[in-house]
Amino acid sequence: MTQVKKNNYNTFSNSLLSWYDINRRILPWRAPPGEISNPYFVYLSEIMLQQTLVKTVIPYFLKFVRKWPDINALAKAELHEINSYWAGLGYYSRAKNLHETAKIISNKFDGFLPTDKNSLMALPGIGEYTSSAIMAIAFDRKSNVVDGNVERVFSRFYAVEKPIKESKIFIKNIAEKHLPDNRHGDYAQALMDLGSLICIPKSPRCKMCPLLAICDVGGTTSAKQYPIKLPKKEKEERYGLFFYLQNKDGAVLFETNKSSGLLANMDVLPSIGWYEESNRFKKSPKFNKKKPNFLGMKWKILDQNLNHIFTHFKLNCSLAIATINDENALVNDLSKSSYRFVQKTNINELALPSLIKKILNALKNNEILDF
DNA sequence: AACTCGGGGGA
DNA sequence: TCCCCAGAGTT
Repeated sequence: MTQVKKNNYNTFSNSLLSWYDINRRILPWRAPPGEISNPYFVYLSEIMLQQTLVKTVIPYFLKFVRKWPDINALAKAELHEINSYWAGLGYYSRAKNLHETAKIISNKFDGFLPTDKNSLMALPGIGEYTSSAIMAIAFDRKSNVVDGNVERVFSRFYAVEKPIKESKIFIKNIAEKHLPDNRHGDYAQALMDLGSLICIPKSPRCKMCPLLAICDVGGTTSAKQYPIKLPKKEKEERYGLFFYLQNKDGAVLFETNKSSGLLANMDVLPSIGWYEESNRFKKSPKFNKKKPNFLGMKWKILDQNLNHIFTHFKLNCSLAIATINDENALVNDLSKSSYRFVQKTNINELALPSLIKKILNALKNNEILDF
């Protein structure tokens, strides 16, 4: 990589801020030019934006602030209701940590976010990046805000020849040197807007970039190859069998996941564990695809399968359906778990991850079931 | 240091 | 189809 450019730090930040003044995105949590940020909006948005696109977050953010206009309101909510609003956004530990932190801020800090980085870092769900972002955006404090966008921008600006994993420290030190001495919040957001609008992952729009003249790779065909990519791991496949049981009133059996692991605290259809093809019969006696052993019911196995992609594996879902007339026969099974029948009109109040929504929707479209 | 934890936008 | 997104917590 090239030597750090000397005396270009002011050129960098001035060019970036001038560009931002004209091209800044209008976002529901972002204060208009010259106005003070709402720290609750900044905090809530930063949690939602962790590994999540702005476009995806906007409707969730609007739903949340309409339902819980301030942090004290959020602190008083039930976790399950927060999860039902969060459903579909993913990384559900964020919702739990959001609630925990809201309660701490409401009860111990009189409803005000701490204004120092270390106190913010001590709160559940707030780490290195998010604490820095809140310091800069909510409190306009000088703060090195480095996310995936910023890493991409600097990896191109300095033609960093190593993958992010190996160059993280270098890039963070570089970013630190570029920080201006004023407009800290605007600068942090300008860098991210640049990464989102101009210095985008696949086909960077170098011709429109305010930093084109001083960027190491700006305008070249090699710009898009930065940051250097690592070879990807192959995604494994797992198999699951989900049970859709209606009682005589048409209510559907759901359970609530335990508070750790995948889809923690979310409402799901009962299923066996999810196993690799070769292990599913050995590991779960329930998983006999022709005659699954679950709640002692006779199940109809649907021909239609359905795939769902998680970060680390692909889940192949089979579906089993049944109707029960006398659910009292299940009382012993149901009392030992979080199983419960839910009326169809109340299903929309559940905290359903996208996987389960997808399954319910497929069943509905199958028109086998009386929705 | 490596792994876990969702879901979807966009090309 | 594949990449990657305003990352944090756990092991």
